[in-house]
Amino acid sequence: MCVTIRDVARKAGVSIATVSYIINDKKQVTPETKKKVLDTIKELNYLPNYNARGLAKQKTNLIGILIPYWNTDQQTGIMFDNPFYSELVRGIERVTSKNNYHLLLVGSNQKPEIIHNLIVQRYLDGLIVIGAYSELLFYLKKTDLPFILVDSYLQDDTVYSVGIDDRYGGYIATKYLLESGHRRIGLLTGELLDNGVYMERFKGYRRALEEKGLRVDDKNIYETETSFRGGYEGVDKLLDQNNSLTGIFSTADIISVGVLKKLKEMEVSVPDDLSLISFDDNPFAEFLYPALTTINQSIIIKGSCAAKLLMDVINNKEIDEKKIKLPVKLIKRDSVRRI
Amino acid sequence: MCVTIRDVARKAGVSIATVSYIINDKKQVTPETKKKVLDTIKELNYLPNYNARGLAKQKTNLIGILIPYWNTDQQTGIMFDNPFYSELVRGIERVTSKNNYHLLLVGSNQKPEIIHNLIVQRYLDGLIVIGAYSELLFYLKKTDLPFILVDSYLQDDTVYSVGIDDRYGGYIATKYLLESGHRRIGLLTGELLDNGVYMERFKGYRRALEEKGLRVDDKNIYETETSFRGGYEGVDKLLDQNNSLTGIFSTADIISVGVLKKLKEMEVSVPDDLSLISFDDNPFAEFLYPALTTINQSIIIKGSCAAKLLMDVINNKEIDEKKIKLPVKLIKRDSVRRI
DNA sequence: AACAAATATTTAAACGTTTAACCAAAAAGG
DNA sequence: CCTTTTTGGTTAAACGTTTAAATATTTGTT
Repeated sequence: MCVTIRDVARKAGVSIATVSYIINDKKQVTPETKKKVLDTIKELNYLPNYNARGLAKQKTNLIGILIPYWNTDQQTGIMFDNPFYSELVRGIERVTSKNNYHLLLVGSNQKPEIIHNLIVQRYLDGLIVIGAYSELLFYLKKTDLPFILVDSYLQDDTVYSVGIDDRYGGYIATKYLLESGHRRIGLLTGELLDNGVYMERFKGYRRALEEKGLRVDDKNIYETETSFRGGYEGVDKLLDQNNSLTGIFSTADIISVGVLKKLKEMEVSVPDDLSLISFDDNPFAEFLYPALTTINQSIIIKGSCAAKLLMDVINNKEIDEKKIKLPVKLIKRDSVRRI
Repeated sequence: MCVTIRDVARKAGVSIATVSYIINDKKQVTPETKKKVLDTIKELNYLPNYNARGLAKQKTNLIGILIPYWNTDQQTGIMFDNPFYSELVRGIERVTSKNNYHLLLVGSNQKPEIIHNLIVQRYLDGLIVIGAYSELLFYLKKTDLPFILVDSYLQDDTVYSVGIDDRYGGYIATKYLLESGHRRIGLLTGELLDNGVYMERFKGYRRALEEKGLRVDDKNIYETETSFRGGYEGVDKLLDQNNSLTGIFSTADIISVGVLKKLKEMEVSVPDDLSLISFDDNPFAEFLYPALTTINQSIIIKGSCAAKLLMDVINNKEIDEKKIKLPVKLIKRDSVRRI
């Protein structure tokens, strides 16, 4: 049905091995045969079949992306941190497509068993894992498959990973609030898991406070769902715990959206009555009212870094840094007031 | 390296053909051999290799998703209608994974040539195309590959597609504004392409007006980029064209975010000074302030419908409707005022 | 000119499946 | 009890590549 290497060989009057060597640039051939073959390839519009190639080479040029779907709202099926993942994928795609790799998409909340099946059945060349959980990591490490962890703080130095400096981000966010004169600073955060980004951001918050000689107070902290709703409902609870707060560090822009909405309903003005600093600098952060003062991270760069790293690992390149930490910076907009 | 069908056959004491027939459920075998083979499969943890299978069967259980990246901001690389696509993919994944298909992700703004390569090199079983352009459609039709168009109004009845009733959505949105007493209704819309959803929404807008005996006035319409910024800058321009508007129909929630922000800066209150109705009912629509009155579409269902349809086409099932139009409904929230 | 060395090309096996065609044994028909 | 049919299983070719090993051709050396 499709044109095969055999067709090319026949038409060019050479053996299929020659054609193969030429397209893989593996052995010397006389310039004339090379030209002849290349011409017929073009003429017949020949494209090597990846299935066959994968079989023969044990290399498929296929890499898997594991994306967590667990943040999906169970009732509505709506994903929360949505924009985040798409951008990440986009960043990944940008470099993989340049290197002739294709992307296979899978939900990473699947059991390791499912992931395992995928890997062996499809002969993946590598994996980019977003939001790994320890059981999955445990499995992957037994494998000899190259993989990159994105945004994971699973304690394992033997493993490649890329992320941002969440702790420093939390630190400068809180510090900015402190420098603006705030002392009673609340933390509205996503789930504080041991290996999660929110824990790191919290640690930054804590450090900033402690540097100022302030103590972290439990009643200034509320843990909520990383979602619009989580922010909407959470800020209420947080304020219940301590209504003398003058500033809030919300550890995700997504949360901040809900916060802003609730505060408007409560007629507390941001930043006049209450300052809000956020994290992520999602595309919409600038377009909220007030525009969010927030910690910027480039998700797309995170994606492309991860992909680049994976390509290097696959190609056995020398890697100088197993763990890449991308920088983070404070974006001052309108949601924080000096007092 | 991996365990193959040969290993299973040897251990079970049968030929590889028998094993193959059993796992494909293709021929009668005695219950005992079946059990014996199935047991060894489990014991050895055998999983058939999709590359080899794809080669032999000319069927890969791989389907491609073409996602448009053209809405990406050229400077920042940030995607606009982001949340939208992720949800769509999620909906697709939900059904394909159940049917043992895997998803290959590609940018659909690629030239048909790239898509072509992908199809023949990977032997895809089918394609879900989001935001097709006519050149691509032209190419795909020459192919005998099953494909489903999502959100496309390319005029072609021979082709499978799923979308929502954009025109009706535009109609009820506008009608609601009319029923609320508005007469000077602006349209702030994404690019009005012949085959695009925004054109359809516009047609709904027009019909509603005409039913009321009102004429569409060019100075009430402004075409802008489908993005936060597009809304932010667009609403200004629209109001410049006609500052006596009492209501605006913004054809995408994404646009509305920017609109809301700009209006707040201009100190025009929504809905007191100006009513706003929107389209999409993105997850955040409810959490803006004011909460958006908008036209709801279930993107995740759109995705799963497309996938289901594709599965049916691939399996040569009888299809009664080539074009699926999902319903749309008005969600009344706080951004429209009766006058 | 003869031989060795280097270079260019081909042959054939392998990758892990599926499946048409074939065969043996058991069941059914007369 | 012999022949036909059915059932259960095997053999071997095919899918489209790669690649080690073998072979043929050219180039270089003496």
